[in-house]
Amino acid sequence: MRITIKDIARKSGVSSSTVSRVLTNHPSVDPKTREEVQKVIDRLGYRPSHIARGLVKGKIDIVALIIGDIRNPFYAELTRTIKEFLNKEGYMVVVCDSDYDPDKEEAYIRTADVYGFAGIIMITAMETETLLKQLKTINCPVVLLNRYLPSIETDFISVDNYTGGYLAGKHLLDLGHRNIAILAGHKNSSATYDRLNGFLDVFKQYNVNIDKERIVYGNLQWDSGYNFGKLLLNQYKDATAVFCGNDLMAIGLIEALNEYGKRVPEDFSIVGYDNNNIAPIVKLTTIHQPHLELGQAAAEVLLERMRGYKGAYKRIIFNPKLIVRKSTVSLI
Amino acid sequence: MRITIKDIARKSGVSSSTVSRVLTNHPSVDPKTREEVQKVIDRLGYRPSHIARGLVKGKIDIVALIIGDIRNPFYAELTRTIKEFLNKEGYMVVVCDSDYDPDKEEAYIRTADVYGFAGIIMITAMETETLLKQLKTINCPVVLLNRYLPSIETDFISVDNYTGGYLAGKHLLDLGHRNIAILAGHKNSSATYDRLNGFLDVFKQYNVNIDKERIVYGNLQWDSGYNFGKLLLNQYKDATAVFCGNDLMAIGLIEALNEYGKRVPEDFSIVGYDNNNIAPIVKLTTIHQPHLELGQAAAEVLLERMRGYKGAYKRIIFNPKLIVRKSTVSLI
DNA sequence: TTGAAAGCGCTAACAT
DNA sequence: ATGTTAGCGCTTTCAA
Repeated sequence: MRITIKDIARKSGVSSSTVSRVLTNHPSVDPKTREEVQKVIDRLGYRPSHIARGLVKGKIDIVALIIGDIRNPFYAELTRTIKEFLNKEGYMVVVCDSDYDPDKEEAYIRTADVYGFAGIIMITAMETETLLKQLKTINCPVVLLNRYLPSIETDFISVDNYTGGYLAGKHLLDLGHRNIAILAGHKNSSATYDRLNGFLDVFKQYNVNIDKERIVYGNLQWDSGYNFGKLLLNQYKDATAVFCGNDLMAIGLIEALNEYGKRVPEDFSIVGYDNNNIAPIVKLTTIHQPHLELGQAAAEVLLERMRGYKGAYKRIIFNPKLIVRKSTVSLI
Repeated sequence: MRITIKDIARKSGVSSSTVSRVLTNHPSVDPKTREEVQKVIDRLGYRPSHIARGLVKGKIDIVALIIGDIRNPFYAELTRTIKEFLNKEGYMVVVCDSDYDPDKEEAYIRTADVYGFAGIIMITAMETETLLKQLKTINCPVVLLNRYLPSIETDFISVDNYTGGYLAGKHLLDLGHRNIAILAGHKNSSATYDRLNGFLDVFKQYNVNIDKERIVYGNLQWDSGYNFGKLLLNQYKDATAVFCGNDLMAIGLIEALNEYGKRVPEDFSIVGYDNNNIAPIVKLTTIHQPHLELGQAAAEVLLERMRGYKGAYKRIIFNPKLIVRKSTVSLI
């Protein structure tokens, strides 16, 4: 049924190798022959099989994008940017939700390999050694997003998490807040760690102490923030501000506080992280991560690698930015 | 480098066909042989190449999911559900954003075909004839989501759009609203058409006239709603309520109204459509589309087809539900 | 510049 | 129950 290279060869009176050459833009084809063959291709609407081509090359033009959860608007934006770029370059992208679970992530990497995907972009949930070991067994380039791995042996694109935390902390301090609670991201994540350090460091600079008890780790989902609301009101009711590991949790927290009759920012100032597209709607003060640039850079670097670039591994770091909206207020 | 079926065959002293048989769970393999071979497979960590298998079968275990825009939370939820189901069944999914553009959509369908994907799930943006023609040329099953095509020749899963519009209209009428404006979805979309008809029909039943001029078509994006705000305040300022084609536009509209110093619901009642996950956050009254059931059903039906089911085409319709929140208020 | 032939890794008749 | 063989649709040496 399917039109194959042989059909084109027969109809245009050349061998299939010649057809293959015009298909792949090989230089040594007589212009006339090329034209003839192309005409037949167009007339029959022939399109080469990616699978057959893939078998020869050992790779298929598909990229796996491994993220936490597509329902998180930040990832949706990122996905969109990456997809748009790679589609244009002739790659399809398979989106994989790890749910921040190293096991799922590992499974997806393995899958990408057995499917013969051409590349992987991932925001890893994994700890160092396991991932590094696995990366060595993979037959395609991998670009890491926003999670740092010491002794990294792959390209790495990120937003400066330390500075992000620092900006958030400084903002709250400048507004006069001294009693703070923190709903951080996943423990053991370098992003969480770096943001926390940046945040804590400004507090040290201002000689303000933060009780370690007031640092709680969430799962980056809405309900994590929502549930933190109860804790906040029971245990840390003297707090005047909360720094959240992402916007989704911040929004969940605000919702819970509202339900308990508390107001933001009058009763609590809240700072989020990501600047996802809900943040402007709910007027959330947050740290903007340039998702557009992030995605673009990741896609570009991966593309380069897939095209055979063998140079040293890159490390590209973007700057975060504080976006002040109406969820924070001055105490002074 | 790669471990192939031949390596397994050699190491376990059988032919590669036998190995292939244990791989595919073919019944006629001696239990002992099977065990031996499996042991070697496990020991070497061998995983068959999907591409090679694909070349033989003419299909690869990947599904294309064609949606409007992954940044729309409704699609993100849907995508998530479908992906989760199909991943479990051994399929990967490629997400394609059509941007509601028939040309892009057509390109993606074509791409799915040349990549040898096993199936397609789509929320089509296309008009009837073009799509129907293209569907005939495609070598894999297609499931249509939420857009009706007359003389449909494929499986079709939807939420009853007419009833959705009806519920929205009835709600506003019951609250006493008589001066309404409508920011509908894309023109020429059956979803838009059906919702509009349901909405207009209740108004007829109540003997309330709606000026056709007050029906505007948007693009389902946030800014479409935002821009409609200006129009509303300039041209239709006597309106007391607006029915929007989706939540994203409703949220954009509310934002614009707030910026112009108007309040929702005090100055305008707004009804959205989808019940996406921002809707509860902004307290939007809306029509719930059961995305979970929708995605689940689509994935199930497609799976059945991919597994060879040849029965008559199915048509599954779910019921929408009115969710009343704080963006609508009684005039009485 | 072109064609013949081998081979990518697997499955599926067909034989035994 | 197992092995032999052909072939899926393409690319790529190697020769001519």
